[in-house]
Amino acid sequence: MSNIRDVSKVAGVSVATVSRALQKPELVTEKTRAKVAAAVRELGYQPNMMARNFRRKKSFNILVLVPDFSNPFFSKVIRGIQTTARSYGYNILLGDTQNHEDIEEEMASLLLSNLADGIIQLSARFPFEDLNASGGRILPIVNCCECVETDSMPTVSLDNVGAARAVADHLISLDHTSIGIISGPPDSPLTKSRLSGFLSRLDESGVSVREDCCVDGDYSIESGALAMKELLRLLTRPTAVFCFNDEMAYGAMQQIKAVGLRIPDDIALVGFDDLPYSRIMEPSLTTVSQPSEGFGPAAVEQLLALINGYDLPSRHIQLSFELK
Amino acid sequence: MSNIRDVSKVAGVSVATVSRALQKPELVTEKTRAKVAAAVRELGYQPNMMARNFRRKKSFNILVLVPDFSNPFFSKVIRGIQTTARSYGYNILLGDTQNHEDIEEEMASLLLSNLADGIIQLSARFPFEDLNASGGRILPIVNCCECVETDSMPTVSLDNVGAARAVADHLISLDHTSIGIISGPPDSPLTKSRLSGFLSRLDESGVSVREDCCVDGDYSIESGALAMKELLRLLTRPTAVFCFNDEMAYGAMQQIKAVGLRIPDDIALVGFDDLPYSRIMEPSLTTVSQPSEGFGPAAVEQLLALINGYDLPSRHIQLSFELK
DNA sequence: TTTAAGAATGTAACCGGTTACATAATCACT
DNA sequence: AGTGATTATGTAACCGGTTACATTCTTAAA
Repeated sequence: MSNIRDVSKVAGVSVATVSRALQKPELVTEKTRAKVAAAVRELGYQPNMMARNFRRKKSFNILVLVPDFSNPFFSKVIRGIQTTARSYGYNILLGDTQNHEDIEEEMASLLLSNLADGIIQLSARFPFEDLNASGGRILPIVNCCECVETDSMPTVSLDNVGAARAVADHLISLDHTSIGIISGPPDSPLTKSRLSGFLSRLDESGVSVREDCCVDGDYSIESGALAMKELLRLLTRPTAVFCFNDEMAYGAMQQIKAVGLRIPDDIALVGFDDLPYSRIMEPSLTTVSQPSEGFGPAAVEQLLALINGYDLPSRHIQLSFELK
Repeated sequence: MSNIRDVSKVAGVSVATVSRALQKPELVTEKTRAKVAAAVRELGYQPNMMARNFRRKKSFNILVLVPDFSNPFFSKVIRGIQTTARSYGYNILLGDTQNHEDIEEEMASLLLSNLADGIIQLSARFPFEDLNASGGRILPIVNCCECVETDSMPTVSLDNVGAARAVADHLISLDHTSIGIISGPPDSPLTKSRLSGFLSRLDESGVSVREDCCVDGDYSIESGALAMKELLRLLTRPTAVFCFNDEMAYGAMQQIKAVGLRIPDDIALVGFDDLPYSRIMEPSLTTVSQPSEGFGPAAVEQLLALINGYDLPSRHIQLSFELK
């Protein structure tokens, strides 16, 4: 592999000139540029980006931490991140944490070892609480999709409270009064905001949700199935169930059909995310559609502002939903 | 941020000793190791991996090129890649090419600019045909999942021919004689091998497939729906349809139901991939299950062999399927 | 006690770029 | 032609580690 010095020899100029001819062509004569270009072509020279990034003290990598990226919703978001990042010359380092805290922390430390310039965190945990390597300085981390309530880092999230209220609205308009919930892990902020939005709206209409009609899931298909099994065992079972994501709704659907009940006649089902598969299911699942392409670009913008130290109008972006 | 020289000063030893204490502790006295450890702790020193990788001339990154990673099958494979790669100290650079050749090429050039040590290519194109930057040397690229027929790079693939034969077997055993195919892009190797396996087995049983019963898709849900629409328009429509992946089968399913036909009574449907959603659909989709967790580890092993220049028993891994 | 081998540490070059600063070349204008 | 300003190029330090080689310190055998 040839390096910049080889090129400088062939072109008959100094290394600095080669560097400039390639990086800031306007600083160099047309003639020189041509000589350098010729030498580059002759040698098949490719600049060593590792060397450049090292010298510039920037990796041009963004680390994306995903709790589970086989969930199509996250894949969509990541695609948005990647596209936007690329347009700014950044690459994506993938960090599928599989919901494992120690993997998350280990990966997050790539930031501290200079392998990434920033982190986009797709789940609501600040990865440096223990590490507290922050040492006062603000680490370039952006929280996206599932966000913590904090001002210590920028967030990009859906109006979860509003969305859950809309779901409640919908069920109320259909005259449901016995309503079940298949929620996420109770300590997750996502769960909390969806829960509070949903319950508050129901409350306003004088509908209450029985304790035993609330089951926790973990956003997986299996957990949805399990939760629904429990709900089906109840003496007076709900006539409508709000699942906090589509995958759990799929699991629920499966169980409802398995016992011979009909959707939505016997039990109405509402999901969240609007995965493409939800349009295929029989019947088509009612679900909250998130603008999954919107998260990535917003998160990248926030992160770059943090990395490059400039300000944006707002550090907390809230995207809007649509009930489908 | 402190660097190794700061540490060496605080610890009262040379930089070389610090480096050794951290990298090869066995080369250093217990006492020195302790002094260095103390200094590291005091300063909160984190080695600069960019500097290290630069010096070592290795990025410890693997670039994964995916045609469309919102397809859950690929996500699973990538998860396997990531897990295995991590266990060898490698990180994953994500390259969602969105089936775009120029994005693919642009991303692949990260290899030449030293930002990645190797590529795992999840679609069947050799990204350096034009670039031919290879210049004789073997580039560390492994083809995975959808593979080209070549000996110029290692491959990890499913026995697609066998799987397609098994599907044919299955349909024959159900006495189908009018069979349709929703295939992939005709020039793709994946399509070719599935097609040839399927047709050859049918042929052996004296069943032929009418020209107009073969429709090309592009592995998306929409294309499956479109293709099925075409098949449904036929005067004598097939009684069974083999879709080359599950997503297209979903699209097909939707159309079949839309015209009021029943699966499998009126039309039997077979898919490929065994996505989790296929178990939820009504009726559950018959499909070829791929060991999606198997691809990643095998591909990484192959790639590391290439990168580190050692030999493996075989450079062409074939995984086996299961009809579900 | 001497001495040679082996272990621990130090010195400094090096990886391949970038860029501050110095110098040389060009240009515009008297 | 002479001068100053501007532009183009060159020189060399630098980024933060690693590691070959040199040097010093131990240890054990003669």
